Amino acid sequence: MSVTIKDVAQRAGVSISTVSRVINNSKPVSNEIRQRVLQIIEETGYTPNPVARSLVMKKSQLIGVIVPDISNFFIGEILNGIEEIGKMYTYDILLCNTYGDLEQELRYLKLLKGKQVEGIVLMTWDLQDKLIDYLTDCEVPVVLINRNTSRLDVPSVSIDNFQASYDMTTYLIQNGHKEIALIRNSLDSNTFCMDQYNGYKKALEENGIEINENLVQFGNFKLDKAYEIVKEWIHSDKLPTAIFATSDTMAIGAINCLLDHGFQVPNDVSVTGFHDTKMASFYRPTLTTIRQPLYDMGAVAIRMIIKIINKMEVNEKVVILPHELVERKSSGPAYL
Amino acid sequence: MSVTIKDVAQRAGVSISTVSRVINNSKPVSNEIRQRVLQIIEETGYTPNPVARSLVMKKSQLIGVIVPDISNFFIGEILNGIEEIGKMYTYDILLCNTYGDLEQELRYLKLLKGKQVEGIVLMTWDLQDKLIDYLTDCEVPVVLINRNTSRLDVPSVSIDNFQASYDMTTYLIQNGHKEIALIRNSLDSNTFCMDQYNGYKKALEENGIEINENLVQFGNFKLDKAYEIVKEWIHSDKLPTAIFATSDTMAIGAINCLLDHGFQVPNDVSVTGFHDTKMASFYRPTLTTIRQPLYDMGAVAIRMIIKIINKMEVNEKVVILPHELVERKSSGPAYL
DNA sequence: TTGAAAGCGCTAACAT
DNA sequence: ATGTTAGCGCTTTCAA
Repeated sequence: MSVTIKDVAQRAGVSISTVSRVINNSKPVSNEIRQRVLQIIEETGYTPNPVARSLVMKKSQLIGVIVPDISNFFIGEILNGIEEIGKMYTYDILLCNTYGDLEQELRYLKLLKGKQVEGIVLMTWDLQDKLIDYLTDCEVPVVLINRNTSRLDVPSVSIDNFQASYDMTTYLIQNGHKEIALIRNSLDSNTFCMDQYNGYKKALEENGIEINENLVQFGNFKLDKAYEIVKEWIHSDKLPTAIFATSDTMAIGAINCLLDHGFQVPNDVSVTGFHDTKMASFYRPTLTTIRQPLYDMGAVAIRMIIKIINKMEVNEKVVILPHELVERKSSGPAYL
Repeated sequence: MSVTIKDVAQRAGVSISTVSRVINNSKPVSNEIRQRVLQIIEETGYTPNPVARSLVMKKSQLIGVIVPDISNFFIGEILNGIEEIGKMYTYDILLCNTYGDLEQELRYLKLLKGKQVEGIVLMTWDLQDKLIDYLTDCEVPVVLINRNTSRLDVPSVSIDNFQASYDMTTYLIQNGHKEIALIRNSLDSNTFCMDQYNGYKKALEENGIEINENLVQFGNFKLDKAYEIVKEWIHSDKLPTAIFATSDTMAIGAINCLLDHGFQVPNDVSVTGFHDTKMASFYRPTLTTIRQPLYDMGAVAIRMIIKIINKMEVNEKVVILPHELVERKSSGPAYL
């Protein structure tokens, strides 16, 4: 049996409320008594039971984090930010992995509420309508990372995906590319994927390049899928001079396929990614990509949730963090 | 205010004990009443408050997981296993990131105990004595992943690092290599790093190859460190024909350095890794490495903790999972 | 089969 | 400044 507030009170010859006061510094306690209590606490190694505390205060000091894949490079770095800043404010992280499955997401959302978490940070590949419906009347505050939707007044943190995509496409155009493929993700209009597509489109339009829908494919964040897409282009002899994949993993899939088929990157084809995960600099050729402040995204999200929990003022509910085009070795001038 | 057991009891016209009985199936309840209660629960959307339950049952259904780096490829995959199997047994994961810092590890160990977790899964780069001391009289059950020590009777799950290292070294020898470098990690004799070194040594000895201590360096799991080590060999003209790095990340660091200096892999130098993270097959050349069943290691560890928590019999406290040498494109015959 | 009541460890009125 | 007491929402004896 571990030692309780009662034991401490008894041994110190005071009431439990006094002990409570000294551990919480909630009300004045005479110095003499405070010292005695502190001493006993020290001696016994007493630590307050947070479960009991949660029960009465209705505060669990727990924040739920729902992610689609812990082992994803991109997500891992965000989690670092969430975890570190959370701990800094004495919140703990309850981690849930959904594999991107909507049913799981819904299940965990309920489960976390049941667990009395005070807030939830939600990441999902695909912000589906059913999820939005649920979020709409969810009493627990939720912050989305890298998703937002006009359908919903939920706080979120992300980068300007439209602009980033526009920047990357423009960069490729400036390098002389005219056939620029896009390997994008979900069709889901609630997410940034659409923004990315629109940024791509705008850059092409501004430069008088017509969109070739055959060069716009859905990769679903998967390396293998991107590989297959490129293979298909190669086999049908429709290989573009540049491929812009909206994740580093897909970009690597694309490059691997090109390499395996005897093409050179960037000499034959330029390939660019998105995210700037560690992979982007580990891999050879190093990847030209869009740097997202991953750690910061996690940090900002959790900070926002904590502010909301504590009813502090939140200046902007939709936070846009800066991005940056990082030019490395996987892209270059178009072969003319 | 959310609905409590009291509300349900009232609306069903029964006592709270009866409600408790139906939700827990703990004692017989007449069918009629059971139905009525179930109905009310359905109507009200009542879910039991796990915090209150924890308080009386002294079971939090929480398992603490302490890791040195969430965003590490290796760890992410293990976490997937921990999370999924944990959830399967209705346990939740409280995640703590230490950046490998001993003080943090100690801090979190205490914090988790305070949070009433029922068990802890601990991963650390370096199993230091101070940590072992602490674990020795820690009332909460702990399972180590990929570490164990004779100093301590703590359950653990890992692979046979000695054998794996022996296998890899032998493989390289069989490919005609005689100058085989080892990029290893900590000196810490409590961890597998020593086993790896010993496996390497034994393979060399068995084949009558003398150890060249200059070719045994400490990389500390870091890509950059491995890069520097190889650079040093190149500059001092002591490049071996094979490099065995005890992590994929370090192997990639080594290859990157070789590539950057105009060497070919595996034509000039063979490089092999350890872990078989996703990186190993993403990267080009694909890495010859030791496959560890990462997901399974997490799964087994959490299963073990749950068994211990529930006082079930645990057959073996030190679980050794099978490994496998995966031959890919980063290694080949020695240049003769 | 059901209900009343005690108590898990704590906080926060309220009373002194 | 300190103590008494009533809960927080639940499980679990004990009695009926």
